[in-house]
Amino acid sequence: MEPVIPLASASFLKCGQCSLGKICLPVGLDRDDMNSLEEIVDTGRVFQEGETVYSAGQPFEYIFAVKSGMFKTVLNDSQGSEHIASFHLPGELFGLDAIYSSVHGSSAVALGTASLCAIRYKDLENLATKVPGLQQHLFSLMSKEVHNSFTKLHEHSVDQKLAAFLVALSARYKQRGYSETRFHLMMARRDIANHLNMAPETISRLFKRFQKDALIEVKRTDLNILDLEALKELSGCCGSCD
Amino acid sequence: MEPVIPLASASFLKCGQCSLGKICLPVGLDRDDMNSLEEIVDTGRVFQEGETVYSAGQPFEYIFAVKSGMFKTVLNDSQGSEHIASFHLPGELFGLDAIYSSVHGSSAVALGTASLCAIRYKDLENLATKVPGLQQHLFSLMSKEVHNSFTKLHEHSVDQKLAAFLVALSARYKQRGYSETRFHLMMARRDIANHLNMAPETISRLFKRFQKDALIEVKRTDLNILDLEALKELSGCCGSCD
DNA sequence: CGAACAATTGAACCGATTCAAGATGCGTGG
DNA sequence: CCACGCATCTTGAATCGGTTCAATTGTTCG
Repeated sequence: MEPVIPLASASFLKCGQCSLGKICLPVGLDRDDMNSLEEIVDTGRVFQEGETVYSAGQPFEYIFAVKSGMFKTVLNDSQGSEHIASFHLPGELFGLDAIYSSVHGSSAVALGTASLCAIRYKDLENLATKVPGLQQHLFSLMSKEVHNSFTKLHEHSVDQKLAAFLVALSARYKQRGYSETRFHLMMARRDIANHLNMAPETISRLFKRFQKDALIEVKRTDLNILDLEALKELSGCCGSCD
Repeated sequence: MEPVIPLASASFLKCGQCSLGKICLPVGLDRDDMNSLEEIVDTGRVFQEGETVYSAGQPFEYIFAVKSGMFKTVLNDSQGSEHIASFHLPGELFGLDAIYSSVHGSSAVALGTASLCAIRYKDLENLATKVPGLQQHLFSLMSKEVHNSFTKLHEHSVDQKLAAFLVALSARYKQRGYSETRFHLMMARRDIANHLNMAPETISRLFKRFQKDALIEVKRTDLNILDLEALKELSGCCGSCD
């Protein structure tokens, strides 16, 4: 008898919208699986601007898949200053950085109205032993995250950092089926600056220059990439800038 | 009948010397497992200064565990400049950043004479489905790597970066049973500089200042940490600076 | 409409790099 | 064992990129 593979059938997860979607589809599923899945995946919690999903220091129990809107994960250092580790787009998973520890090292906060699925990590882990494809997929996801972090650590000038940030966002939107050249930035300038370790003023000046050079068009939070290739070039794309 | 758990018994891996050691010990093992393990773990390849383990672009097949000496993984960007993504100490695993892709995105090079174990990734993956503890352990390892990268991206001043680098090295040596205050840096100043995105001259000046402030003693490649707490403070240790 | 906040712009400043020597260590061969 | 030569490391002075500070404009919302 085949093991039950509940994750495959969640209404959200099965349709390929999230990072688990790819793996969920091929495994084969039926109606009966639905119920067991509902126990693992808690669909549909909605957050308002600034609401926290979890805070640093809280016990780690769930990982999260973004359904709509955007979330950010924030690190606090010993001096009390905050740093935005990453932004999370619809379909992406977050919270994986806490697996190694029993508590969260970062906090997750909604940028504007946003919703997510919560997945009990222990259940996901168990499931991954039964569904090899899921295990592979999770390894792959984390591996990619490690690789991305490595390339970010190499970035040098502010031009390069901002270009790489925009290129990466573009690629992520594209992967989820959105336009790769037109999207909303969602986050404030200050947040972008914080994330990239720059002054907000610098972001402003760079956006202006990028516009002058006909690389992009930005109006408030709307971004239109005019020359993606040039941006990639600027970012010094480390071989695989997907 | 219990599944065979070969990884548990490799002479190197089983003794807790490497990142897999922790997980290998508890799973329970016997003599018969030894043989199957030998097929997965290719023990004992020795490299000389500058020799490459793998290069960017080569197909990904193995992950590696350092037995002795030190290795570095190097990224090449589109302009042909190199960046050292990380250094790998005895007992540590590397190559996990290539899992998501079919080819290596980085190269691995020996710093001085060094040796390693090669582990066929596909085999490790298979094994992980049979040994839940191994799967957990791998998730945990990668999770920690993600988290570490996040904290590194936050570092601001050169003081902070170098302090954090030394503190991290100290912690890693400690974890492997070496002294946490006295160790060889192995790598050249230029390599440290490259890794931290700084000029070699800056490293020199910082070492001098750290010595003046009685934080460390450095003579060539020998490091003696005099005030680890102060260094941690300087690094702005993000909560868990183990 | 006005208050509060976010983004932009300009000018002064500072940290880190760069460039150019000089010192130190290290292996080689006399 | 010392002298030579190369490579690495150190040190100082000039420069540059990005930040900081301060003031202005723009945007959102009660």
